[in-house]
Amino acid sequence: MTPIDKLIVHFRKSITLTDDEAEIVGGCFNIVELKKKEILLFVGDHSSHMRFISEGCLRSYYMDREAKEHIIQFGIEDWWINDLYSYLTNTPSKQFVQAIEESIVLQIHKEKLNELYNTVPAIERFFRLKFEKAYVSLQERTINSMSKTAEEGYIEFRSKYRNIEQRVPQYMVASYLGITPEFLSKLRKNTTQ
Amino acid sequence: MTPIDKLIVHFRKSITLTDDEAEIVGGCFNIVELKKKEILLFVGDHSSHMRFISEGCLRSYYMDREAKEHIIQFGIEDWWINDLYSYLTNTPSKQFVQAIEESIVLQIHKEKLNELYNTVPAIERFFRLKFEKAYVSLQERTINSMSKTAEEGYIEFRSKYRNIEQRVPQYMVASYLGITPEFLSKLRKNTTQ
DNA sequence: GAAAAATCTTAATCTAGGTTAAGAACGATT
DNA sequence: AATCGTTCTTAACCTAGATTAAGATTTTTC
Repeated sequence: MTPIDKLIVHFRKSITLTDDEAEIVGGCFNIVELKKKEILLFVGDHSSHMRFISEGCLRSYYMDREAKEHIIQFGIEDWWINDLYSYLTNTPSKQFVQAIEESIVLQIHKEKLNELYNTVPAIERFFRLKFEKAYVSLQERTINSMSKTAEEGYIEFRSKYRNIEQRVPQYMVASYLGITPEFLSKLRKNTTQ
Repeated sequence: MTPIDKLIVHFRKSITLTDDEAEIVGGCFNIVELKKKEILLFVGDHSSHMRFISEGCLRSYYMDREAKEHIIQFGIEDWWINDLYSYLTNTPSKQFVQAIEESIVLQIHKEKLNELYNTVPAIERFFRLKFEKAYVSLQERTINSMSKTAEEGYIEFRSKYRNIEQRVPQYMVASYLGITPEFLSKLRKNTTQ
């Protein structure tokens, strides 16, 4: 199955596309191949694409004033990854998007996507639903970080993203949880076994 | 200007509606009047409406296991307020939505809104844009709470929501910022003057 | 307008998680 | 298989913000 085929299958999980529409849609995306550690989006760039992960594993993260990295999101096959904030507000990105493993990403330019909203209305529905889901999972994260202890957050992360936990280094999990690697290590001593 | 007129003006700030469409849209919303402290949405309810604040000030919040309140969002005239999570996932609400002042809210049932998406497509666009913005501001909050100290968060809150800060009690600001009222009080001694 | 309720402040003490530093374990590369 | 990178762990000490408790101030209610 080609990366484009995967994308169409992905779309068809939540919307209906005729074969003609699928062809149009598929033709709007470009393929990007990334080596491990390669950066797809730099801080300061305008994030003007929506990006679908066809293969591999990536992360988006920003650096605070003390140059510490904070991971916003991990993404694996069949997920979307981006600095949505930059994309939606047309401002320079404050995040990096980087491949953690060798990866294949499909991306569509914002202008092209806005045209697609008109030519293939189901795509507008897809992205409305997508932004709804993005909102939901971001809210879950926000509430967690407001009311859960680091240990509770870690336990939840493990049960929710066991597949990701096994693919990324521990210090990235710590960064995602908003704690130091040292403290995560301490937690694991109590939690594991 | 009636509450419905305000709503139409609000829609027309980001999308185009013919007068006929405006009439259809306006007819889909119900008016709810709330007294101070009255609760519009209870934990456990299904949040099956989108809610537009025509007048007043409300908050959405949840209670953690220790019965402490955490404010997710404030809302004033011309904003939308809801437990979006419950609305979007069709799960029982984990949040309360409560009037902080006497308020007027316009709400539309989810089923009716889904019909509207078909009869007045501009409305689907409006809500796609709305969810994008909701995502953006939630992400701003999440990043803030991950990387800013309480003091920095407070300073940002003041400059961004000065109008809200003046309408709600301080302990609610503390709850929104994720700190105790006592600590906010301490911060204010350093910050204010 | 007095009493009750709600909100805000101060101060002493406590704790979850951070910082620093050092070494151990694991992987890549030669 | 030795070297250099990267990742993980341990332990001593530190700090932002929580907790507890009490009183002060403001707002609401009768």
